[in-house]
Amino acid sequence: MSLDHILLGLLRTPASGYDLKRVFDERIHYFWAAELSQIYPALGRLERKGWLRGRRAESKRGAGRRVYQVTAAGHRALRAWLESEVELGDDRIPYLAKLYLMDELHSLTKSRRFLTNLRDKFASNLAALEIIERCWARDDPSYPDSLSPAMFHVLLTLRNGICMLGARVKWCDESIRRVEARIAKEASHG
Amino acid sequence: MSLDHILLGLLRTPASGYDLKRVFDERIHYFWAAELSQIYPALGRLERKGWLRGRRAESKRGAGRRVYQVTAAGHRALRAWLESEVELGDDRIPYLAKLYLMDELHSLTKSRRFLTNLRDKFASNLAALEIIERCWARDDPSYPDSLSPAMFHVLLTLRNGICMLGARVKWCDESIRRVEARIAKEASHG
DNA sequence: GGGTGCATGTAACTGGTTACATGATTCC
DNA sequence: GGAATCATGTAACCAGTTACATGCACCC
Repeated sequence: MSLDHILLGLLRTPASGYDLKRVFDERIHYFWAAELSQIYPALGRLERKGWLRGRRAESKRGAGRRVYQVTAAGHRALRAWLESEVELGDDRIPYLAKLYLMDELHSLTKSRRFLTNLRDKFASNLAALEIIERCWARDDPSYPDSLSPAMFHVLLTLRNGICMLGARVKWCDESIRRVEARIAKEASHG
Repeated sequence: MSLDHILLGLLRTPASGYDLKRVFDERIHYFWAAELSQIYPALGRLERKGWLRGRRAESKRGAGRRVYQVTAAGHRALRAWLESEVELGDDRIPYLAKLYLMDELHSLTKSRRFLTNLRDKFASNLAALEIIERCWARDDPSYPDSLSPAMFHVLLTLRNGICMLGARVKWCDESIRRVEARIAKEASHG
């Protein structure tokens, strides 16, 4: 299971379930999501397997925390997963499902609205990732050469997010042009 | 639920569960997958809701078939879904999760192998979609202007598949270059 | 008689979401 | 006193996968 191995990887630096949730939301959300209700049972399961070790810790505010860290056995499991077959993952893309069937609405202007709406969302997600990339570059004059091995791999995934969102925006633009060409054709000889 | 509405959309032309499975595998797989064990219960559920009507039909080979078609109520439900809020879907991309954590292997050559392997898979998926597009263009001299409204929307989703896979291949190439630059740097100044 | 393709389904399981429950501490 | 944040968890549900079960018909 991917989630378990992602947790193993993240817990090379100790953290609590609550901390991990923030890591998902802040740094990983563009390729993986996880809820607290999924993280806590996973941590328990991994500890029972001997892949994590948990210990009590203080917290400034609120109740005591439980901080986990990967064990030697956990490291081995992580490495085995990293060396296992590439998994492409399966695409289930609701907006493509809608667009595929959208002739049902008999309205190219509705299709266009759908696409412009989609474009806006992709463009704003893209802008958010580009800001992250620019911050990295700004905070570090020799970027990206100076990156640690860990951050270098993180950079590659960030670049993936940027490339994919850029491609989605481009595809929306191409599609909007095609729709508008058809609208124009309809109007002229319709 | 998206699957139910996709079935509604596909069943504007009558088909059996078995037929639908082939449609998913042949025409829709690049943005949605479905197993027979998921399709059959869905058809029953939609019929009970009054969104589909099923009837017995003959089949040349093997047992009798059950062929479904969308009802007027089903059409209304489909249109309501098509006009509902855009859903972006959530990304869970196992290969990015692996790459994100791959510094654990302390081996840029392993990272490079991972990326070239990934590139090959994307490139061959891309080639398959490009063949479909070329067939469309070849079989129809006035492509894409001549497309029916339904096929025009299908074209847009096919173009999405092609654009996204092209972007993935490009990202792999960019990433491989970055990895190789780091390998070279490591080798030169040790 | 055996393999392949057509055809329909059920059962058990997995991974993930939503809703709920609890409680401490800090800031206003 | 109340909202926000820190913090941990459980229960019910939902969507999807894998494995299993059945049976006809056609071709070799």
